[in-house]
Amino acid sequence: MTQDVRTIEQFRAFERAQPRYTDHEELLYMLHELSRIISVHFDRVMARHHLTHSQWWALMHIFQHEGATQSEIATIMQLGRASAGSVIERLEAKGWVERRPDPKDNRVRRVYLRDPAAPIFMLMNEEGQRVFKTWMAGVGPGEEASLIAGLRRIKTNAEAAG
Amino acid sequence: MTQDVRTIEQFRAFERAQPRYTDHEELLYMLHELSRIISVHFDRVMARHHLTHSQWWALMHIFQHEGATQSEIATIMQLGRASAGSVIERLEAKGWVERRPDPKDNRVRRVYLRDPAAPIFMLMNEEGQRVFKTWMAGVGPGEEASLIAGLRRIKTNAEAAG
DNA sequence: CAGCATTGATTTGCTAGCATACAATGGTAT
DNA sequence: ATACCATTGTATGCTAGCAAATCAATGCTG
Repeated sequence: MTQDVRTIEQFRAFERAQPRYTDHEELLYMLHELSRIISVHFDRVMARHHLTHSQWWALMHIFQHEGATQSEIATIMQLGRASAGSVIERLEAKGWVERRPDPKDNRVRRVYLRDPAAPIFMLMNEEGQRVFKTWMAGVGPGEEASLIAGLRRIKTNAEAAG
Repeated sequence: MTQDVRTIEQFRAFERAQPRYTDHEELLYMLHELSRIISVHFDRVMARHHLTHSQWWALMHIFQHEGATQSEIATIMQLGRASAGSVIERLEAKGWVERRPDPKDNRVRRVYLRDPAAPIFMLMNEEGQRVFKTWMAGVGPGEEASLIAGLRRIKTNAEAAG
């Protein structure tokens, strides 16, 4: 079935002889890099406020679903429960968030924002708009829409494939 | 200058009163998610061969730049030296790669592939093609090119902004 | 209502990234 | 030559993911 290739040199020959998928590769590569550029940028900008990009994302989602359980937040953020839990724990340590027990179910802890987070949200808001303007410069609305559509299709395909 | 917002409720009001950037947000959100979907997929598929997506990337780059120093590989992969070093170290522990001292400069260690990696490259090749076909289903070549162009523009903007 | 399955959250152990700091080596300018 | 600076690789400490196991509380079912 699969060709027997035992040395790196053999693989180099094999690889040279087959058609390339350079565009596909380039697209994946770009996604990979862009994603890290985004992370690093937000990490750097917000470092002085002791906020990471991950905590930024978490705060945004908590803002939109205040009172949700940790598991719900994990689902919404497409994270494992453990990962979500530890981000929330750090946010709580910083006094931006609090976990309150659910009165009806002693297993769950619901997450609420605390007022000390308000200035952080102002900062995120400002920086978010600044970033949008800078990064999207020269990308027209139609172009942006088709970008989103294309990415969503890939995402759907990937999710469907399991 | 910046409005004084001291409570979450005040921020909610402030946020409601301003124009939204839902498309921009959606695009960033999508990039974030897609990137993790990619990582998780490759991690899962290759887990049985004890290969992570990060190691996959590293092997690809080493393949294309055999004999490079660790710093060079870090630069190519847009990684910090430390991160690149630890990935390479793991690859070496698995016997897929070896680090040889440079005869002229005792500081540098150059990275070479070892033959036991050959079957891994075959697997990566197969799985890569399978993934490309699945994920890009229904995305025409023109569409793909404009996706790449759009992402590249955003990447350039982001890099230019520092 | 007793036993078992399910669910929420946490713990542990691994990989991976960043930033920073450091030792050793190499290069350069005086 | 030697004193200073740059570069390479590594070490350390932090955040962040995943997976798998665990614990407690709840829900379901016979």
